[in-house]
Amino acid sequence: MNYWLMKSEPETFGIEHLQRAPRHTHCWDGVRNYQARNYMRDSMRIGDQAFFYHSNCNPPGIVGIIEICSESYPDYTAFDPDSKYYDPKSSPDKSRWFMRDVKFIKKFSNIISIAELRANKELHQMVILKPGNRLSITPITDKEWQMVLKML
DNA sequence: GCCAACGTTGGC
DNA sequence: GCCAACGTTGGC
Repeated sequence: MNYWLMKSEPETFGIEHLQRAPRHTHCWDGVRNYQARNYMRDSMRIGDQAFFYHSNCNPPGIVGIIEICSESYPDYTAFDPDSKYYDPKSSPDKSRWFMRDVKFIKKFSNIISIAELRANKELHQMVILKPGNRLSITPITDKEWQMVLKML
């Protein structure tokens, strides 16, 4: 089992959206970066868990835990000209982008802010804390996973 | 296949 | 809203 960190803007799709979704489950659409796509398409496994990270908000940080609950399948928002995720170079025949379904597991009573993550010396290797990193999906080591949970 | 221009991300 | 750091695009 692998661990991940998945970013989303709370105004677009926050952890409350997932919590309220039918069966606590929703697709994770809109990934338009090849590395993040490869993680999602090739590296994730059903049952992997991920931190849900709220970005572009105040404060940004980890707000809960979700679980990967489907295999990867074509991200159909790329086929829809009206979608903000539309990509004319992706087609149902030959999809460029993929997604998976994720399930709400838990919302933390307090956010673990990026400032707190940065202040934790044990987490200096976390991909998301490295300068200039913008990947929306990043792997988390077992050690990092445990350490973050200790910060609750 | 180089690389300049452009668009996006996201913390601050 | 600023802007640095990236990724992508497309002319050549």
